Amino acid sequence: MVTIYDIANKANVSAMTVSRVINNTGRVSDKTRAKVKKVMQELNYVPNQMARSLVLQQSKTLFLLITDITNPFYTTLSRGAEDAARKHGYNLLFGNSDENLSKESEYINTILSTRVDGVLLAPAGDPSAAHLERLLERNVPFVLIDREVPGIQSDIVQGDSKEASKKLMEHLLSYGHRNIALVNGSSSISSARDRLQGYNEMLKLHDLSANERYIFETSFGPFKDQSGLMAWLDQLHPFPTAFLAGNNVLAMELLHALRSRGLQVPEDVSVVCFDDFGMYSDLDPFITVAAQQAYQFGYLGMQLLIERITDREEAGPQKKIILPAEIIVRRSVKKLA
Amino acid sequence: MVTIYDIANKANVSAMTVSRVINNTGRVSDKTRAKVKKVMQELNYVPNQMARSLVLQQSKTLFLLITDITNPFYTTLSRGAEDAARKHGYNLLFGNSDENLSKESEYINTILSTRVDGVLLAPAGDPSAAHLERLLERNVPFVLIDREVPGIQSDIVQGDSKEASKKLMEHLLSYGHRNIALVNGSSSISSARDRLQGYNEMLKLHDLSANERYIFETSFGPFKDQSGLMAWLDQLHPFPTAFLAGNNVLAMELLHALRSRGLQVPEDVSVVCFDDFGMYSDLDPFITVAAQQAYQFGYLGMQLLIERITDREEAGPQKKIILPAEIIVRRSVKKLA
DNA sequence: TTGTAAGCGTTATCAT
DNA sequence: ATGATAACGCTTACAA
Repeated sequence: MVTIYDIANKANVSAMTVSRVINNTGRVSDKTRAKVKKVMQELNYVPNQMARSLVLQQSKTLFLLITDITNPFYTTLSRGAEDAARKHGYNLLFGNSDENLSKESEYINTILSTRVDGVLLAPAGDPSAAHLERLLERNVPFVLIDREVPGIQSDIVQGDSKEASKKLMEHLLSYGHRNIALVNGSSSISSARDRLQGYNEMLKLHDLSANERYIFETSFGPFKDQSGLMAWLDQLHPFPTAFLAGNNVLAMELLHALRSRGLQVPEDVSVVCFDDFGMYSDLDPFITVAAQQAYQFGYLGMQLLIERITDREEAGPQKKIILPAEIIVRRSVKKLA
Repeated sequence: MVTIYDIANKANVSAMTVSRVINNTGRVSDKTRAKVKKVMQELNYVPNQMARSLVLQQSKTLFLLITDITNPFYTTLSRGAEDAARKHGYNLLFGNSDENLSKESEYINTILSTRVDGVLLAPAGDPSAAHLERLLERNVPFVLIDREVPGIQSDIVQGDSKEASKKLMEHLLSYGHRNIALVNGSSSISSARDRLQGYNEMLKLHDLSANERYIFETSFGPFKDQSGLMAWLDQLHPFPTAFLAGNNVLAMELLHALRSRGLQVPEDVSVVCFDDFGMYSDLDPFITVAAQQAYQFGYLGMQLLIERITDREEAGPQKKIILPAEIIVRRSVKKLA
């Protein structure tokens, strides 16, 4: 591997001069600069980022930890985060926790030992607090996306889940639905709780009794065949006329389960959900959704993170960005007589 | 930041002893070991991976460069790669080139300066050869996925694109279609060429003349509204009864364009494509596809890479894994009278 | 304008 | 079983 010293030798200068040329710092005569650059070219020199990070005490690398790489909400979010990071000259490491706390914990190890400058992450749930504490101890700046964690102070970019949930419910209710079931993510996740709350509040507002049986709680992802979901559907009576799914993955699992029971959407049963389907939004059936601004979650989150890192000293107050969702009415909801 | 010396001081041993404890190398008395471990706990010590990499001359980090993070083929592939990497104790860095050669080039810079131990990548196209040469110069092991690059020798995991293309065509032909158009990725990409070849060979086999006009070449992704595609469709006559799309993104773009022309699939026009839709496969319309083993592309590719790195000395012959695709017949193809 | 020396946090080598 | 020293490739501080 060619080092700064190889360049220095061949160019008959000191390593320091080479360093200066590389970083455009200090004064170097044009002649020397040209000579050094030429040698770097010849030897195909590429600086060793690790050596540099070691002395600089910063890696110019950020980490993005998402919970489901197969979910278009997160991949679109990733694009946003990537764009923002690169725009500011940071490299980006990705990790994928699969909504799994122990995988998340492993990634926290990686993050800590890898000495990244900061982390943008969607926590797997409330117990992630322990992982975040480890970041805090080490003074690793982080920004939360999509989910808050009780007991943890930090910048965060969130969706307005409760409000969106209410709108989705409003839509169903206005179409005459009264028996509405909820397929939701784990209640140890703040966004799931907010969605549940919106659901309950709208039921109450319409003087409908909340039926515990109508609520099914499972993982937000990744997608799998849900035998649990099937079993739950089997024991439902009266069978709901409509379902609200806590995210797009759950909507897919639900659709899958409904189909295997021979039920058509929207003819036999109506479905709405959180999150749009990325490029698949053009596929039938057009599900009515609360579309979140996935790209912005990533882009803005990354911006908050970079600000935090840049203005490290002036701690400043915690920032919270709440992104509204847009209800896109398509045709997965049937109007009841 | 607490270092190995902090531990050493507090435990009244040398840094070397701490290092031995951390890495379980050499001989350390149980008593000393226990003492050191206790101090590490107390001080919440996490080794500095960069310092370690610097001396070890290896980072235990691999890089995965894909071309479209919004494409489920690549995200599923990523899961496979991630699983394989972690299984062998490697960390994984992701990058996303967006099918864009200059973004790819930037990532090659990152890869080089970051001193990763190896790279698994889907090249953006034949011109990627220049980038791969840079890896070769530096002796950075790499494995190609999905696409080969003329002039570059390397291990590779590929799909059997030509064969799958023929099967897809066979399906269309057997349903009576004769006017079949192809929406394909750039011909500077080997897989696109293979798919075109399969298309042409089947036409020839059935004594159908290849109509240049029936072939539209564009980017494999990421998804966008395709005004070019629209324009192309507009000047097509006779209008094809069926379309073969070179991947799932193109299929979506095509569907989008067809829909805006008021055409239904399969009633008005038939569509088949490469790559399944991940969890969206359950959405209507069920497109008939050549499903590739995305997960295996990543998993096996990563295995090849790790083998290469491990047996670095015994160069061994280039390995080539060809994964067949499975035709999944759904209902996007109409039987013609 | 250029160079020398020390140090970033770790491990390999050689002593003891 | 444990420790001292040098080295990995680079940059900062200081000197010339």
